[in-house]
Amino acid sequence: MKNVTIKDIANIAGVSETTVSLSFQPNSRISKATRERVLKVAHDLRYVRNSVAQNLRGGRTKTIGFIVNDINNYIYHIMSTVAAQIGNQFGFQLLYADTQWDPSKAIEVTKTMLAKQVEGFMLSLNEKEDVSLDLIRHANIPYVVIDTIPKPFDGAYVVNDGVEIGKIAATHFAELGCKRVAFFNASKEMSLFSAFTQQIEGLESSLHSFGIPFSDEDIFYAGLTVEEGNRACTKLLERGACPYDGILCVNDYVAYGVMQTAEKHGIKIGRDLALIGIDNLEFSALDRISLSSIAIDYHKMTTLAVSKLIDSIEGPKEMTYQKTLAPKLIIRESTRTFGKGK
Amino acid sequence: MKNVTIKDIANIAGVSETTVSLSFQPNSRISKATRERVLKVAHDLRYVRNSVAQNLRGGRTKTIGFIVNDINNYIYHIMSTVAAQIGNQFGFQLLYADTQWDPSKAIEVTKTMLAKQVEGFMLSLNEKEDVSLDLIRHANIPYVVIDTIPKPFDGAYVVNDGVEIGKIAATHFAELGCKRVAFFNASKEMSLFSAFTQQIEGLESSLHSFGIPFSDEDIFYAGLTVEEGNRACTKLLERGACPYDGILCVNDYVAYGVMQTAEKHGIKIGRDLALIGIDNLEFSALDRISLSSIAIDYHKMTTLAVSKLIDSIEGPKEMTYQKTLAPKLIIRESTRTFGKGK
DNA sequence: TTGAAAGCGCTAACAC
DNA sequence: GTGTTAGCGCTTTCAA
Repeated sequence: MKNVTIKDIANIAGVSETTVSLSFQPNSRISKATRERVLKVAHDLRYVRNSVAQNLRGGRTKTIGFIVNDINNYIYHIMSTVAAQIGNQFGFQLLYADTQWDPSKAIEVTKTMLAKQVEGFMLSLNEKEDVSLDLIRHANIPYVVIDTIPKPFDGAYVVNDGVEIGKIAATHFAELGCKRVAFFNASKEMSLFSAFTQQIEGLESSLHSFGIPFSDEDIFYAGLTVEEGNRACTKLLERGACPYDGILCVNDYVAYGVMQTAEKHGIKIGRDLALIGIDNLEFSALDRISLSSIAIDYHKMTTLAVSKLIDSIEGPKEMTYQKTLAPKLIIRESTRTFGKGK
Repeated sequence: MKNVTIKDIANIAGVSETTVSLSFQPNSRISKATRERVLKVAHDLRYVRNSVAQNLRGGRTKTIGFIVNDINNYIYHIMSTVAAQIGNQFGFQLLYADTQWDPSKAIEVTKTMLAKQVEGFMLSLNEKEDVSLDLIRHANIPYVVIDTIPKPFDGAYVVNDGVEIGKIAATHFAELGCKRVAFFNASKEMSLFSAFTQQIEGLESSLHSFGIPFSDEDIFYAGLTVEEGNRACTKLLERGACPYDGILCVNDYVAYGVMQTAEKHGIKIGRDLALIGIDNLEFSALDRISLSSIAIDYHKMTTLAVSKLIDSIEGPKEMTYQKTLAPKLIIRESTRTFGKGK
């Protein structure tokens, strides 16, 4: 069954295609009578506009591409839903893709999106993906990088302050009186991602300023999931008694895993071990979990990124927005009672 | 800066547009020399194919529309990521939209997707949305309904057995020796969603068969979030001592809320109250939560739906696949120890 | 092995 | 207020 087109409507209504087209546009010429007749025919035929043709003709797609490393991560779920909601308010659709941390996949999806004529990009990629950025820059399409950025970067971004995250954690550990601190990192392959290196940078320098030792030996490669947190912690504890009384985890999932495994080994979180996560997922607030976590406002981050991007698409402005959001420590039972009432 | 087109390449390479176009198609005529020359020019110009034009001409978009009620729900996150992954394997892109449980919004997004020439639909909508289905059927595009369906329904679907969920829960409550059972439902507005009514149907009939009373009074309208679970439970407990020793919640989030609030009121989960969730989120498996839950295999559900849909799009087959998946009870501490060692 | 021409469905400039 | 014409970028006959 062929699609109903503007031509079919024109034939039946006895007008030209132009008249039909214009009838769909609110404030165009076209007498009331004609418009009503056309609209009636269109409705009877259950006509739906072919926006592929419309886009080709008009040169606009009202589409934004959103590329992330790993769509499975819960924070990208937050980002994508927020982006979709804000985007829709301005009539934009979002196209998602993830790269699975693979640069060649990143290039591929970037090309696909460019081919689909997206009008803007939101990117959360790692450092190795300059090629994607080059493609986008060459196409002269506005883009904004979110969540994390390569060190020297002159494009638009909305990110959180990774170094500050490390500092906040270090300061909290110091105040609690921790003697030895570990960092449970992402997997070795993805640990070059600047978000992670920045956190380590802040943690290390700040711990040192408090006289607490910290070196590469205190970094453990876990991953980004509960299961990986479990495994990394098991590996550590199998070596003997836990030498650490403070652990910062790369995200809350990993912290849940550490919490679980540590408790299986008789270590009481909040008394024997001060545990801090990053991201402040809603589950961390549950009384039974009560994980101290460093909150990143992904909602605000995404809102800012999308709205500035749309400004730039719609307006004549260059996309130059740069914003670094401040992380915030949320103290809960996993650290609050540390050192008290042993 | 204008986009590079096939024409630009043709001019520079000194060939026709046809030759350029064919050069991009693997097994076409075109001599090796010509093709290489064209490809070189294309690369130098960083040409990217305009797939809007390609789609218009070729009539294919390789796109699937995915419409759900509420994209914020974690299960839709699972479904969308799985759908995207499987789809991509077959070269399909996914377009997402949510309706916020609003039928008029559903019609709107359906039209937008039809306009974008999607080649298939995956839908998780409520009963009121016949209009969306009508539009899709009229356009003669294959579709599959997932997660839940209107009672009499002759289209393709992959769903879980809602009635069975209620029965499984009832049976478990009966075996535990529960005397009085409640159901924490979604909000009143969305409670017509057949997934929920089916669960109640199964729960009620099965409880009755075990001689356990259950009526409309035992249904509490909560919602789908932890916070709403908290609120509904608080409301119940403020009326006096909890009359229930078994509670089934519409999903795990709500169960987390009930767990939390009940414990604040001194009710010990697993001893005083048998608590069951639905969905079996990964967090329910954490030792600290250990929530018994009825698992729905969303991964399998989505995989089946997408792959059958793509079969139907690519092949000449009608889309008629119908599958009901069996839910499965996962027993954890929130029920395992009930009635023992008070 | 290559090119010319037509057309996918729509909109906008221009004429009437 | 309405119609004619051209063309967005691409692919596919058909002819050379």
